[in-house]
Amino acid sequence: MTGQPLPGFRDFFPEDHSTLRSLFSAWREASRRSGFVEFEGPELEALELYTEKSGEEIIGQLYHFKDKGDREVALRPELTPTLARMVAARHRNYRKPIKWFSIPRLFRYERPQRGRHREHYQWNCDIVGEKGAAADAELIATLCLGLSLLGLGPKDVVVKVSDRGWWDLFLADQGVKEEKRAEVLRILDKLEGAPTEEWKKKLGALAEPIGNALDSKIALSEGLEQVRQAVGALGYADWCEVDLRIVRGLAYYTGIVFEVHDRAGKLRAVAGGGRYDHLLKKLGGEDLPATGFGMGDAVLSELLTEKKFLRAESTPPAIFVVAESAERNLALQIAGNLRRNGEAVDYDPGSGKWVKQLELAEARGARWALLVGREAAQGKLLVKELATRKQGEIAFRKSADGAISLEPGVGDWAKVVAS
RNA sequence: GCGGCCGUAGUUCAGUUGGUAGAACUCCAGAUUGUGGUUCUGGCUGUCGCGGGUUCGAAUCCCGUCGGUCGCCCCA
Repeated sequence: MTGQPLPGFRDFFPEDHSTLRSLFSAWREASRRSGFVEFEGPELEALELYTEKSGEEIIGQLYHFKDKGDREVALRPELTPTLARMVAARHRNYRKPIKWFSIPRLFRYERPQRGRHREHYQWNCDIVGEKGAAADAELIATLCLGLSLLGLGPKDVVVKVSDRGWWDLFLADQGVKEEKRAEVLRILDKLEGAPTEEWKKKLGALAEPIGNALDSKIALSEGLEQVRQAVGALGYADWCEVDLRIVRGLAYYTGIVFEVHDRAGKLRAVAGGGRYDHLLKKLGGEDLPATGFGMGDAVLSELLTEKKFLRAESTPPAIFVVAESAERNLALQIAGNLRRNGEAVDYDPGSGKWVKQLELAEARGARWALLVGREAAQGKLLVKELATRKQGEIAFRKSADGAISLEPGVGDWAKVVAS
């Protein structure tokens, strides 16, 4: 069997693509309403843009190769390095805070599995140049708005918020050296539930103090408190929970971090993000505080499918022109005119019979069929509403310049058909 | 990188203890060349994922490989 996509890559047939578009619409709308502006960068970047940040070991997970100019290049696995590059190049042209969003297609060379392919689309929102936790709250609110536009609510998902800064202080207090803290957090990221023997094995003496810290609800850091207030005021208090165990795998996060999970806890994280205040400088740019999140299409689609919230964004033609073969030329003229006037118009380009043309009109999902037949000799056309099977008569007139006007116009066809 | 399950027409699948392939739907063409969601008729397509092995003979058994899927590792 030929014609399969490469492993981990997906074909989007029109019906699949329309559901993808409905995700994009929600993402764009939430971004727009929240004051983010869209940007885009190259899909292909220099390999070193990624190894600089994460070291050589990331190469194994990258889709990389040598181009014809002998450059080591990689398909972008994430957008942040590109964002950092672009911000570094022109951030003086933009008043802070910078609020940018993008919907990049990202790539990873990894084993495909549920909710995870070698390619996916990811909604990214970032705020650069604002170090206060209010910026983190703003991102969380934008994220929630996006999810709500897709029909999801606090009953379906939960935003788990944590604070890496708090962990830094806590671990320092426990005498954990700076270079060992990331490792402890990584272990923590894997553990679930209450302290167990497994905790002790992996965390040693830290198991008990960490367990106690997780239990106490009063341990809210200043940052978490600010986020709680701002997110509450923005209207998303019931979407969020403090969960200190969320620490995110990546080493570069510095402050507030968060993840979105389905309430049932069956799927991978739907979205994740947090503050990365030193990353831009590390990538060779300006020392600007930054925070952001990413939400992939794969897990989100699974969740929406499960909830039956997935909607297709279909765009059928409004009008399908059906023509008798003798009137074909006139039909084309009418179609062209309607299109220039802003209508979505389709017709059967083959030499289809009357019946076939009507069938195609139906299959295309058009609302109206405009029948161009023998009545045309008297300056008349028939308009048919396909769903109701009702039809009426309208008139057309050709002017000297070739323009064709219909009487009544498309907006009033419903009346013609009803009478 | 490791393990479980799977791989048959465009699609969803059936194929009985191994005897060289079927259904439904879709699509295309028709049912006295102007009215479509029903009905009827006819038609198209498969190297049964690929390669090798066992056998007189394999879609069916064995091995390998590629791909899919689920999980582990890892992470966005």
